[in-house]
Amino acid sequence: MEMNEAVTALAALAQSSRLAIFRILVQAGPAGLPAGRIAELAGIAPSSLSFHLKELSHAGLAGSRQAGRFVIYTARYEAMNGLLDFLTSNCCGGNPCTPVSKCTPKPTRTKNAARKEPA
Amino acid sequence: MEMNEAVTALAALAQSSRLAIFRILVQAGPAGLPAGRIAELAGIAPSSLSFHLKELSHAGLAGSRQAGRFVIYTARYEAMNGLLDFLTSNCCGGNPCTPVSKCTPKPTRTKNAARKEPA
DNA sequence: TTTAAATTTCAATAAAATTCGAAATATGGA
DNA sequence: TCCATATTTCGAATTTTATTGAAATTTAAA
Repeated sequence: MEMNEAVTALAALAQSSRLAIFRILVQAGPAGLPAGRIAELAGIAPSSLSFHLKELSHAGLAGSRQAGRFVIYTARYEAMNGLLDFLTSNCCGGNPCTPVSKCTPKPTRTKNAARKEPA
Repeated sequence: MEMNEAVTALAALAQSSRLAIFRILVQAGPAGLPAGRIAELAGIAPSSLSFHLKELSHAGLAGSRQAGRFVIYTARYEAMNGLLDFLTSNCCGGNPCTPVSKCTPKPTRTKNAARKEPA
């Protein structure tokens, strides 16, 4: 990851609504959540949510897939790991710092897993 | 670390001048660098640097100490580690994700180590 | 005490981001 | 087809942020 990517990713997370959204997605795991549910959990208007999700997606931190009428959003763990690596890379001018390890969820089978989301 | 602290820290890093400054400090290690040198390396005006360093300090990501006429700034690794932990905490809804390990520099003896900084 | 160097504060300006209602767009079901 | 639901786009008001020159402040050396 390079500087500009990192700034974009950090800027995407540096806002309370968006950080809340991202944390919700991270905790939701690979299965993700439909937009409406996220808006509900985060307590923001749908149009605001859409704005923020676009920001997160553009930064590579969130992905989406269509499932019926719903759009399911998920955290992109690789991007998060890339950011963590960037922040700690070449730490301390070459001193022996423990490298950051990755967050690698087991991909719980998501095939057709969201045909009909709960209310 | 809680939500608001994390937002503050992320916001401090989510700006190219400041991220550059922070990376410079991280790579400089516990010995740190005088403000003037940082401005030089980052290529920004002293008054801009001061503004950004204040932002980083306020977020807990940088510390400073006086050394003669110089003010030496250092990265605060604990704060960075706290942020990394926050971002990955409770990842994947309790799935077995590897926890993030810390960046812990060996404190190279800094006693009186910066009485006179180089030009 | 004067002088010089390093850093910070101040003021003003310019640029960008956040919010949400209303309207537009998609998607599936009756 | 027609309707209801889910999400996105657009527009406008408000707030926040970044930038730098000039002036003020701090510290040490002459």
